[in-house]
Amino acid sequence: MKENEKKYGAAEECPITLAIQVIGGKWKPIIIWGLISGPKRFGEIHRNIAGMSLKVLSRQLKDLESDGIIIRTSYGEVPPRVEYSLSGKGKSLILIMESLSTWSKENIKQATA
Amino acid sequence: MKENEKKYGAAEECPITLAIQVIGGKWKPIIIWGLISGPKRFGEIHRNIAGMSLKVLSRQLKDLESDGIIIRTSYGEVPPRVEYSLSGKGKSLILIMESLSTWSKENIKQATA
DNA sequence: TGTACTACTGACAAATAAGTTACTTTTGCA
DNA sequence: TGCAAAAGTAACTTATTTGTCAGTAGTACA
Repeated sequence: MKENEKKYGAAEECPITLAIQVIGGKWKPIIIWGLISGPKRFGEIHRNIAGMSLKVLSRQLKDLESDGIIIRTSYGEVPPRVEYSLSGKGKSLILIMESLSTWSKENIKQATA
Repeated sequence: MKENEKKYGAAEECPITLAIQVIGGKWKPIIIWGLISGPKRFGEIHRNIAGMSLKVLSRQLKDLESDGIIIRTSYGEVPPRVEYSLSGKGKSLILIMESLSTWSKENIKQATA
């Protein structure tokens, strides 16, 4: 079967859908964006993002880590200190996210406050 | 307040999150992708995408239309004939979607069948 | 002994998204 | 008379995501 004769395929096979599963979700882009400037601690990320609960942050960090986008570093201290940073794979997303952001600002009317 | 001093902001203000709301969703990328080659009829889109229900297609087309990504053209015939095509805004997404697709193929292990 | 610090986790509820099945509309054709 | 075509919609059910609230662990300090 030649490439251009294929059906577009089911959602599970669509690379774009897969990518959006990884970087999509209500808070993930904001989390990634915040890590561009360097590693951050859990509480620091939480404080920087208004309205996101601890539970959700914890979950999304875990997802991002298991997808290889971010790296979790735990220093065995007490009280605990854990830092999150972008992996190479995560950094490779920055350009795409920037174009997505530009496109969005040009084409989507942001909600007015 | 200077740009780089801002908090990353709530999800509703994040341009990337907004963009993903528009092109995300289980089937939207596939729908958009399928329209790149030209206008398609409702039933044609449905037949081309395995596993997506009519209901969901109908809803996503409506969303994409109201976000200005696609254009719905109804020819007043019986039986009905309706065509969907990419708008300028929709076409402006193609490059971004291609880079997302490339990134995905390079960085996400696709589910093995 | 009691409280603070930090980074979580568990049980559960609420909100969204996706999926299923049956039904509608209008006109031509057998 | 009654079915076929095409493009949907209505009423639900199910699944997935988010969000809430309380609780845990280990050490320092008053």
